Amino acid sequence: MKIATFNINGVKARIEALLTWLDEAKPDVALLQEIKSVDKGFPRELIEEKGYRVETHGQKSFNGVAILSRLPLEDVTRGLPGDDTDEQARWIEATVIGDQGAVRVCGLYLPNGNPAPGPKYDYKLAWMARMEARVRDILATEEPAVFAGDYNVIPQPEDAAKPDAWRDDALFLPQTRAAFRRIVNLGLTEAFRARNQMAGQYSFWDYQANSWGRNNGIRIDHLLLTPQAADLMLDVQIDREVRGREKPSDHVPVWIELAA
DNA sequence: ATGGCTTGCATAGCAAGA
Repeated sequence: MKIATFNINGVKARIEALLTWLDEAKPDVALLQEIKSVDKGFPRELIEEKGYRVETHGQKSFNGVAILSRLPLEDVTRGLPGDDTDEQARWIEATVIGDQGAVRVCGLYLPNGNPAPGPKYDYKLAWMARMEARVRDILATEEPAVFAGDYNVIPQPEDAAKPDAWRDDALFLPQTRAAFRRIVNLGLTEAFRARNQMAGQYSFWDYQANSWGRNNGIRIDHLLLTPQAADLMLDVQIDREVRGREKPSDHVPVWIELAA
């Protein structure tokens, strides 16, 4: 079972790039972030024509997450528990029925949090605390589960081309990285770092200042696995070349292959 | 660079992103 995460930065602006990537990467499951669309406006027919089921949790203009799956889905839920007043669409879950077993997938778009300090940063940290509680509950089920998405967290200096430039940024502040570590340390495996220790492996390059041409990137799109999912991991890769294409997102897909 | 692109939207300059 190939599971990918991809912040597409607007599904309508990115539909051609998305369809091209689906054709060649052929993920069984694609967790999308920043669809920037309400559920009704999502171009689901074009994706269903390729054999994918489509589950969206959209919102007007901003945020929005979705699950595309060639495998059956069960128990789809929308929204991160813990705050009934939160109207931002940043979390969606489903159980994927694979040939060799079921996997719970959680697609997430963690708040950016800038400027920090400030209310947006407070929201980011509160959101991460809510995610920690949700991860705890899912870990208790002892089932294979994957938490994948745009975390807006640079875990370590080697995950940025210019770490000094991010020192005061909400993506790299010590409090942000500590909150990320608290989640991982509940017992999750960060898929990419479990298999690859190299620096200079990025998943985002800013549109500005020729960041892509100068490889001035950061690694902020992650897949975290429960122990039962980590035991099934066969491969993990970043589809870096997608960033160099026509009308690209500023993020690229990251994916894992599971024996499930 | 208090923002060099890019997106979406009350379609004209903003807000938001990272």
